[in-house]
Amino acid sequence: MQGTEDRARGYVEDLIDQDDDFDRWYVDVVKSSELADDSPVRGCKVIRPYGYGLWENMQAALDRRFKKTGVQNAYFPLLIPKSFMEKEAEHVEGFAPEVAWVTRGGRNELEEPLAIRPTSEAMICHMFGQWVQSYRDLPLLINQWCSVVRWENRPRAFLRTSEFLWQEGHTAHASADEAEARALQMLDIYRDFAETELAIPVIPGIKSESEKFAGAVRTYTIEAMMGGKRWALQSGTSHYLGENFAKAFEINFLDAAGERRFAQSTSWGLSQRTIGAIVMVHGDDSGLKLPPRVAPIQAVIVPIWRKEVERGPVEEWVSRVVGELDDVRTHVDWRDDKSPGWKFNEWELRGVPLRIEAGPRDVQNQQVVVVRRDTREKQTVGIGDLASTVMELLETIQQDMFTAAKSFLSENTASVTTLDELYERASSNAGFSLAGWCGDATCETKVKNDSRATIRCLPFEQPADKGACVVCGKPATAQAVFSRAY
RNA sequence: CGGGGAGUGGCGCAGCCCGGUUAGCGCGCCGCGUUCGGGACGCGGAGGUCGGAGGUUCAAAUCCUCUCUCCCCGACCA
Repeated sequence: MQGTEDRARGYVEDLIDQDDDFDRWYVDVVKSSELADDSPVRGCKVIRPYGYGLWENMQAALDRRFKKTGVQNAYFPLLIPKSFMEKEAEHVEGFAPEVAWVTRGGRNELEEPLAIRPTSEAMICHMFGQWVQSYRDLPLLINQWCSVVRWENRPRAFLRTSEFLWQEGHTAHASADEAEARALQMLDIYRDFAETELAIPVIPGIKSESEKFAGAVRTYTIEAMMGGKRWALQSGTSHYLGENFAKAFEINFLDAAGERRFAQSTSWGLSQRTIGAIVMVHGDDSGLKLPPRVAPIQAVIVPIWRKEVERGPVEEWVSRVVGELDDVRTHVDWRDDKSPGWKFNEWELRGVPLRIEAGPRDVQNQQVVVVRRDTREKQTVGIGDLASTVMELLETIQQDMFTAAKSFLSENTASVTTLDELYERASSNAGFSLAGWCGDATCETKVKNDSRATIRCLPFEQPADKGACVVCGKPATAQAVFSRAY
């Protein structure tokens, strides 16, 4: 530790260092930055305004992308009849352990229990069945923003909570090719969203049979590497469901040739857990570091004044500064019971990308001091250049954060050819391991049991020579990303 | 769901083993004054019944039982 030096540079005092205890750091930073707080209900957290503001910006960026591809938003009931949940065999089995049930309504025991949705395939596919008669009714492209409940045994803020916010998209198509293409299209939207808006590089790929969604034919995923322990976080999934749900919920139609056929469906979801990814990918010992594009506050303005007589001119100057920054999400910290130094540290903890200091000196020189959160680099900027400089800086920070995260991902990813290497990397939290896999679940399970590392995905990008299975030595059908995961 | 740790003013903790004065400390909070360009200081002040319920006892933060919540490890899990 370099306590004294760090303090002089403005590090947050009461936050544990990432290297000392990453899990503790995560819990502390989520709480002290006011993203979220504990609630009295086991496994449920409160998302505070700062965290919710972040989510709203993420929502907006995703929603825009969905709508560009013709998807419309709708809303379906929270409660799903038990018999509906049971229509798709694999689906019930997969979700049974984590479904919460409503068995009473008012004073009466219900005849049929209602599931609190853990996901809405059952409800939405049923409705699709009502709406689809002809190939002319297809495709059906629907998304809903909502919360779902999964009875989690081991909660973690944002990453795994009993109730969580997400979006779930559901589509129905006339052909398998079109449905498959839609599933891939939505995964690519997630990839683009993560990389462009969140500055989080991801590995897109396909899940192994054992890791795929209950009821899906194929599950596609984007996997990101968290800081600290370098574990993986599944950050968005898209499923090609084939005819499985269409058969269970009778989504059928007459095609142009007059033949009755089942629809092909997809579903895809991204949840608030990506907020956890932002925290863990970008955060440092001083706290959060939010990507400018989704940061609730992009530039915080800290006015500085000593004597009351100085306050007037500073106030005027600050309103001029704010006026220049019309296109930037700003906040002015007028609190007069905190010293500037205290404020600097707090806004760093909360991850605001830019800090703008405006004091008597600046009024005098018609300038402000602009400081980057990511590099702590300071510069004085004249009022005339302020707007353009701030816009440029925000973009630069966004890019630099992405570049840094990308280097971290590649520096901590390595190809391995032996089980010893794989296990050594898993046990030492070395990051992702790329290794050949024969496709056999036995080999996958062995690695999981021995090392706790799982196959996160089979990346779309595959080398020409896939090598041999790291477990059994047979020819590999693909290179797989092995890692422990949150 | 199994194992471990923890719950004491808003936050962080001490006290608990070996029950016994008005339950302490630091930070924060409120008031006044001096301060303010990297976590300022002085003086004054408010605030807790010890997670909850039950029990033992003349007496419980402290001992016993049950229970709730949080954190970690595991099982389980898009």
